[in-house]
Amino acid sequence: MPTQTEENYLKAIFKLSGNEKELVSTNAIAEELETKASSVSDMVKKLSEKNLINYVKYQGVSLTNEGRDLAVHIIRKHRLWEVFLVNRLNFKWDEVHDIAEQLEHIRSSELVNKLDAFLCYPNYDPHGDPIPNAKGEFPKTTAIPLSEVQSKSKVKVVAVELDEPGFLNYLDKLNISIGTQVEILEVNDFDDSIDIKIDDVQRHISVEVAENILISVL
Amino acid sequence: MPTQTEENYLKAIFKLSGNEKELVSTNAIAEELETKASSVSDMVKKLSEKNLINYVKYQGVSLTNEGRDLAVHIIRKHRLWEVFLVNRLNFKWDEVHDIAEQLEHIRSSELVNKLDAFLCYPNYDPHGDPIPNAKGEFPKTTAIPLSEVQSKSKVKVVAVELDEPGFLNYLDKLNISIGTQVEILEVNDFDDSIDIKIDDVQRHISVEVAENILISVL
DNA sequence: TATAATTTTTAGACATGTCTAAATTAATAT
DNA sequence: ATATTAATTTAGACATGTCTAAAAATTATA
Ligand SMILES: [Mn+2]
Ligand SMILES: [Mn+2]
Ligand SMILES: [Mn+2]
Ligand SMILES: [Mn+2]
Repeated sequence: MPTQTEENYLKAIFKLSGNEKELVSTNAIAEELETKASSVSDMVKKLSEKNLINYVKYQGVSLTNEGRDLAVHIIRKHRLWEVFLVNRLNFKWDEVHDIAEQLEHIRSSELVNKLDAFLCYPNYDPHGDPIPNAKGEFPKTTAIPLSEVQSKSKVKVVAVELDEPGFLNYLDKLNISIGTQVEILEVNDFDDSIDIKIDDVQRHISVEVAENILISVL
Repeated sequence: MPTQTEENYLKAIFKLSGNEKELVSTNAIAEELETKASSVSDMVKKLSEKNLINYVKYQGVSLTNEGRDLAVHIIRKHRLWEVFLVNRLNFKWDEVHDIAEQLEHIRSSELVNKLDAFLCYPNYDPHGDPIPNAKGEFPKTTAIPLSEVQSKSKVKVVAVELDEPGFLNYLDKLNISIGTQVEILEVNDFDDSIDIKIDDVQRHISVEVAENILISVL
């Protein structure tokens, strides 16, 4: 059984290794977990001894199948609890991440699966992130960042890449939520900012915001 | 903020000090938490420095108002989660204690209160134990152990004193649950065992079982 | 009241996870 | 290729919570 700390390391490595399963650097993990590189070095050694990651000194780390599976199941719990908090307890989408960070470490496979059933097997969490099933399989998604969209198209917001309250509050202010239809009016070459229209209201968003909004083209 | 370990100590001390707020001994705490007396000595010193307990060396400990309040709120969370697990997720009453031991340490007063509302402000948990409200006040109960009942009376089970699966399973086998009506037929002086009748079926229970069943006389 | 038994505390050690500072290795620039 | 810079690891320390073994205080017994 990994400790809570170990689980957080596995989750961070999963997040940082992306779809192409790149090697993850010590520094990247340290930044993600807001800890020091020396602490990461220590932990990485331990996870490697437990066969949860592959680790070659100075080369970075990658998850083993077992490590990946653990990480995915923690993410599953995190996202299911977020659904519970928003859909059943009426939390707002910007209030649930920190609570889910705690709940994701509760150990009971019975509990996860019953929670999943209670929530009617949701495929996406309140931020549009895919929820792996009990086998650890993610529902397929084809979303791309809003920052990569060509000019003059109509798109639909399907997910956000950040769970931070500051960002989510800002989206609320812009009237952007999961499912919102957005018309791209113009991409400004100078700073990659975008002019958009939502419900006939024209708005302007920076590239930093656009990068963290995932959409599908309509 | 107390750590999870500190919370468990406070909860143990609350449980052991009973209604009359007796002083709790080091050994009693050690036994309750399945740890060693020397560890308790260390922790008790720390909790005392944080003003969560009153501690005089060799004399035992008692909770301060602040310590009591913390303990009560952990118990509140424990019991609310147990209600959630049984009433919403369809767990059986003998399956929820260990999961609630984990969930009780989740930190978010918003969460507790929303959960309370979601569950419609229950007064008792699945084992009949009273659930303190947000102010830390317990609903009044006048239950007494079945072992203290006089012969030839009709009583109703209102709570159980043990959360252990073994005990709860045994009660299931006896067809005893919260609300069950029991007729006391005879108390056997020799071993304090009791002959009872439930739904016209006669049964025999030991004093160990009777001590852990709380009833109110009808 | 003196002695024995029990309870509690202290001393010293260990495991986990963190840190700073120093050493080592790898990457970059001249 | 060598020097500089950056990334990573190691060494040594600290905090938390645990343990065993020994010392001290309390309680029970004679
Ligand atoms: Mn989240
Ligand atoms: Mn999310
Ligand atoms: Mn319980
Ligand atoms: Mn209970």
